[in-house]
Order: sequence, then structure tokens, then C-alpha cells
Amino acid sequence: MRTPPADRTRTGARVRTRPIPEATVARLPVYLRVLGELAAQQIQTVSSERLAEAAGVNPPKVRKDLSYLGSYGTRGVGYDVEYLVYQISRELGLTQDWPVAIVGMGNLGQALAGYKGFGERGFRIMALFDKDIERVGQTVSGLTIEHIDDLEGSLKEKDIRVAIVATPAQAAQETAERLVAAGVRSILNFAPTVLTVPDKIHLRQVDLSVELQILAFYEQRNAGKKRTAAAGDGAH
Amino acid sequence: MRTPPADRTRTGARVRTRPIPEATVARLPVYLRVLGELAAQQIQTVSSERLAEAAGVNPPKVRKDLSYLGSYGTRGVGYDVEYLVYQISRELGLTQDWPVAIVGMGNLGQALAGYKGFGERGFRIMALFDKDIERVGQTVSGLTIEHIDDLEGSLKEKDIRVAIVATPAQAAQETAERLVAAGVRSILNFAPTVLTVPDKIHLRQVDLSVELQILAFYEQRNAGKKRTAAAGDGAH
DNA sequence: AACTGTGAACGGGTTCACAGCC
DNA sequence: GGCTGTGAACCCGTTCACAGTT
Repeated sequence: MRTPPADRTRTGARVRTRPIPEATVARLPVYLRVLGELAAQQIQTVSSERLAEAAGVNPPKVRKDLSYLGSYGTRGVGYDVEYLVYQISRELGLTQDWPVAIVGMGNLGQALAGYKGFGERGFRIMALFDKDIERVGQTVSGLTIEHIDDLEGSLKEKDIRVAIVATPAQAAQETAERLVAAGVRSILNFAPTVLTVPDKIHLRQVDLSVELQILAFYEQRNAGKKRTAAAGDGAH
Repeated sequence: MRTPPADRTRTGARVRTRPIPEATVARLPVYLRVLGELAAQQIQTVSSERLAEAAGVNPPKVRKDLSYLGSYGTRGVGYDVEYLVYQISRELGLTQDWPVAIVGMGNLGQALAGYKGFGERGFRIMALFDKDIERVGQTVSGLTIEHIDDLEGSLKEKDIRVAIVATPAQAAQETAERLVAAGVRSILNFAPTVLTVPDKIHLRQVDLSVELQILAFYEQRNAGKKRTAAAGDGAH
């Protein structure tokens, strides 16, 4: 690369020339996790080959993905683990803290409230809500569960704009609407139902059974093959 | 389509001519969920347009996806909800039951054990394991938690070939290896670490914080715009 | 020598437009 | 008339090959 980094500010932040492809954005968290594990093992440098293997992709893809962030590697050497962690974190917006609320304190809500992976990435669980009077007032992961009717006031007070929905399916849509009304801009939905929100709201859906269904699809194929084989083998 | 369904057996099962694209397989569970909700509302027929909207995709994509399964729609009318549910279920291998084990009975494991969405899709949670003596013997969702040392015997006895890993990160790799040794062929990993398994094993990873990180990325953009503007900066 | 960074070729997946059918 | 099914065009993303750098 001949041109000096005219597309960089002096903090190293790259002025976005071209947007990062969605597919790449979706892989950055995976790289981040792998890099975190490498850092924990005191490994200082990593090649695209090693990173690729750990992340379950191929080396050129790693290099291409990382090149969208900037030229943060060293030819002949590899990538500095710590520096790369920082750059990816910054790109994903994880160098700042994100206050997060969870609505629905059943098993899943409780599991999410205690999930270490959030805190490590800057997501601070700051408020928990439930409809059930029995649960309100209980402490989960150091936070007191508030009643859902305090949602609006509490969120505004704490300036929370990211929320996780972990309610039963039938309560999810109403919950989402209240969240939006209370100023929430991003919603992560774990409830097993499809939510409708205004266009400006970022919504992502996690269906815990989707991955299992995908596994079943591929497993079924094999099973099919196997059984046929077992019934009079020939194919291996 | 002029040719008669020479690629169909008399049960309506399509003899796979071309493999279903991976991207389509990943969307089938979403359609299935939406169709389930429509069926619950007694809706009998749905157009690709309505289905697309509820699933968060566009109509041609729905039609293309469904066309890989066969011609199960009626021109001028739409798709029969119930029939389509059946066809997608069959394609995904959900018309049979899948016995499933869960290893790691912390909050997340317990939440998964009680997750309704599994049972609705034919996934039967048949065994729960934990390392902690305190937990062994306790009942969760009608099942008694077994000690991890009984893993091999119990899995073989129950002929379980699909397992969910919900252990802490440091125990996940060892758990996976024991599962594989015990004959498990598909693993769904919720532990926040990257697993290595033999090629023949189907592995899928669910990282509860990945989606939140993706949300943060897009949220940051907006916020960035906002704050820059607020700070009086000229660049937009 | 080793490994990154990237234009270019390639391919899978998405979208389009319309033919086909009810 | 309305809606599906699908070849063809298009496009995003992946892969390749190698130039560039330490």
C-alpha cells in the first residue's frame, strides 16, 4: 500500500471508506472470542491460518475480513492479539459500556442475567423486569427484579436503550411495544415468537431451537444413508 | 411445470433432485415458526407475501425457498398452512422424535431443559447431566439429573445421538470429547468457547452474546451520528 | 522465508420478471 | 385476477493467486 493512511485519524480509527459487509460483521464476534482465548494463554501473535482454524473459517476469509478494519497485521509475522482485540472491539462498539435491561425473569431470563459473556463485552445488565409479583423484589445476579409497570420510568432514568426480551411468547409483542415506547432502540428477542417493531428499531431474533433443527436436517440425511447401509450395506 | 411429478414417491416425498441450499435450510425453521403461529390463529392459507412479511424476508425469497421442497403452493391462492407445516417438518427431519441430552445444569441448562420450543419440534430431552454432586439427583422438568460419570452408559442405553453442551467454558471441550466417545453425532454448544470435534460430528455453536454484539455495531453507528452531530461536528 | 493485503475470478444466493396455473 | 414457480440477471461474498512488506 503506497498511500499514507490518509483515511486514518491520529487515534488509529479508520474513517470508513467502504462499509463493512454484514457477513463480516457477523464474524467479528467470533474472532473476538478466539482472540480472547489466545490472549488468556499469553499468546501475543497469531497468523490468519491459526485464527482461521480456531474460528472455523479459512485463512483468506480471515485476512479479507480483517482488512476491512484496516491494515492491522504485520506481513511475515501475523496479527498482534491484543491490538486486534482492541480494534475489533472498537469497531463493534464494545469499548464503551452498554446498559441493558432484561424483561422476563423465568429460567432463561435468569440465565441471561448471569451470563458472563455479556459483561466481558461491555454489556452491563442494569435492570430486570417481570410481571409476576412473586418474582418482583427478588435478587438475581445482584439486581432486584422490578415490576414491569415500572419499565418506562426505570429505563428512562437509567438511559437504557438496549433490551433483551425473555418473556413467554404471548407477552413478547406487548413487551416490545412498551420497550420501544420507553425509548429502547435495539431489542434482542429470545421469546419464541416473531416480533413486529418499527423500522428504525434494531431487532434481532434468537431462536434456541433453530440450530437444533438445522442439526436435525443434516443428521437426518446421515441417518438415512446409515439405515439404508445397515439394511444391506455397500455404500460406506 | 409440464412434467408430471416423476421425482415424487407416492407419499409425496420428493426425491432430492438438487440439494437444498444451506441458506434455505437455515430459513426453514423460521417459516415453520410463523406457520405454526398462523395455524394457531386458524388461518388456513397464506400467500408468499404474508409469509414473507412475518418471517422478515421478501416474497420471491419465500417462493424460491419453498420451491426447493416441491410445488406445494396453489397458484392464484397461496400455500395451505397445515400442509406446508408438514412438508417443512418432514424436510427438516422433525416428523420423527429426537432424543436429546443436556450436559451442564446451571441456569442455562435448566432453562433449556424447560424450553417448550424443543418439544414442539420433536426434540425430547431424555437425559440431564452435571458434574456437581449437589445437583445430581435433583429433578428438572421431570427428569432426574445424572452424574456426568454416568454419561456414556446412559447415552448408549437411551440411544441418544444429539446433545446440548451448557457447561462452563472450561469444561466444554472435555464434555464434547466424552459425548463423541459415547456415540453422539450432533452437538449444539452453548458454552462460550470454541470447540474442536472430529469432522464427521455435526457441531453448531450458539453464542448468546454474538447477536448483542451485532446490535451494538449497528447501534453505535447511529449513536455515532447522533453524538457527532450533538458535539457540533460538521461531518455526518 | 513468512505472512499479510487485495484485485480479480468465481460461485452461491438473491432478486427480477414473467410464464404458468388456478 | 391473483399468486405461484422458475429461468435469467444480478450482486454480494468467498476464494484464489500473487504482489507487497517485514
